[in-house]
Amino acid sequence: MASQAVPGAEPRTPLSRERVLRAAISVADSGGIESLTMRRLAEHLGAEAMSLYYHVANKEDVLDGVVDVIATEINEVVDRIDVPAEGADWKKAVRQRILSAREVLLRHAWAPGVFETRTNTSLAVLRYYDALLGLMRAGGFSNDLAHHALHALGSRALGFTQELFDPNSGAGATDQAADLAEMAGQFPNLVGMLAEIAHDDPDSTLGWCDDQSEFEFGLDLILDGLDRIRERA
Amino acid sequence: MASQAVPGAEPRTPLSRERVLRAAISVADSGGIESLTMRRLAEHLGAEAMSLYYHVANKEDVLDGVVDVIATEINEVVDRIDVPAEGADWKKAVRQRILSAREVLLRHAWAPGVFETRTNTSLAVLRYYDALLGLMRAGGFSNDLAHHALHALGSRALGFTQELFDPNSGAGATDQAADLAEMAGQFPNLVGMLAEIAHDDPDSTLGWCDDQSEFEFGLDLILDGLDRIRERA
DNA sequence: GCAGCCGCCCTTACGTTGTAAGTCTTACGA
DNA sequence: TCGTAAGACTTACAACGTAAGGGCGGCTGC
Repeated sequence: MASQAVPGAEPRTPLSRERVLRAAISVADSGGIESLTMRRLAEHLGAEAMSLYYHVANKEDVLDGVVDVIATEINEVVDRIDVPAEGADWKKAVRQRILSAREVLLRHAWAPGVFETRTNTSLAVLRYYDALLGLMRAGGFSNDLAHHALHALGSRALGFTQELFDPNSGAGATDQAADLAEMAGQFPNLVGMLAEIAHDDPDSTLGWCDDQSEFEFGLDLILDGLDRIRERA
Repeated sequence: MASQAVPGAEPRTPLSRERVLRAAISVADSGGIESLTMRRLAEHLGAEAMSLYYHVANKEDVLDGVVDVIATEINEVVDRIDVPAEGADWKKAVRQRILSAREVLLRHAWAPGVFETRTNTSLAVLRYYDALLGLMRAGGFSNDLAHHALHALGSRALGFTQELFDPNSGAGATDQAADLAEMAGQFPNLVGMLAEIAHDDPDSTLGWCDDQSEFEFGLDLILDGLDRIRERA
């Protein structure tokens, strides 16, 4: 009989790189990226910290792997949605791809920050870019313009933007009005703008912005600009 | 006589929040952001780590302060360059401001990463945004469009972009050609593009991109797009 | 059947980090 | 002259990543 275990002991599925990376994503999903430590990761797997090092080189390798797994998930999603007909609208296809990638990333709020810190580019990310490039080439982009396009999109190509400026943070909603009045002298344009935005959209709390529609606005701005350049060429 | 020191002992300029923050920037400039530890920072100041805590709350506070100092430096630079005449070209003014901010950030290569991790927005950054908004409003932007514009620009408004994709990294230049050939099957569009880019610009090593011109390309793409929307309104 | 080996996991331990808690020192006002 | 308090230092600790080595179980060669 194969592998008779001690009675009462759990079978204990063995560790593997795959399991470690999936557990890492799970830990980060539930506790944020700063809660992802080697010890906690091991605990999550019912193992000891040092046991992980048989399957991953170090913590950097874990983060690299996590990015690769998420990028693979993105590829699976975008591969499923569209095989655009030859000569179809490149803009529509690219837009849909990017918004689908964004949906995946929205499920892992901590992921953008990790993507940004990686210096080794994941193969899955390269595959994603390659497909995006293919859509643009098929849509009539020169290699040169497609290259510019990737840089212009930056992280937006993968579905996220770095917000430097989160009006939600800082003071809680309670005394935000008082803060606004206090800052009106220092930042007249900012305060005036926020007041009007809030007035136009009463559902929103002060300074609140719809991330999704802002993302789409910026994305369309860039895609439209690229399209105009493409037509002129 | 005031403050007679022990003979042979240095006068030792006292610590202050200002000095701590400036030293932090200096340490990060020379050794990268990961070399910025409280102990090293103290050593740089000729003091002990715990002495810093009299002047800053904790390390997060140091990073917040560093961002504020750099944003202040940016404000000083951009305030100096231009007070555009009423009705002048908003695009030119905004572009010049942003490129000047970029020059400051290029002197602190580690700074973008720190900016991105801050959740408390620095007052100096707010001041920068307020001035940028003022230029746009004077150029005929509605509050709504100016708001979209800030989001669309994102970190570009401060002069940097997050590159997710650095062709320089990975393999060294020596065996990069071999890697390319190997990857050609997997990433045909990417490899084809890089080959052509490299061919057109023989000075560049394979996969090398001119960050500055790519930044300006993306910036102009967004500014032109915004201008077109403004004209239609 | 058994000896050796090796893949896999664990134990122990170390250096580095941020920082809590308490102590010494020095300048100054009463 | 003597508190007193600001400002620097000393000591100490928990949490982190991870180096080094120990042990165990199943496979392979004889």
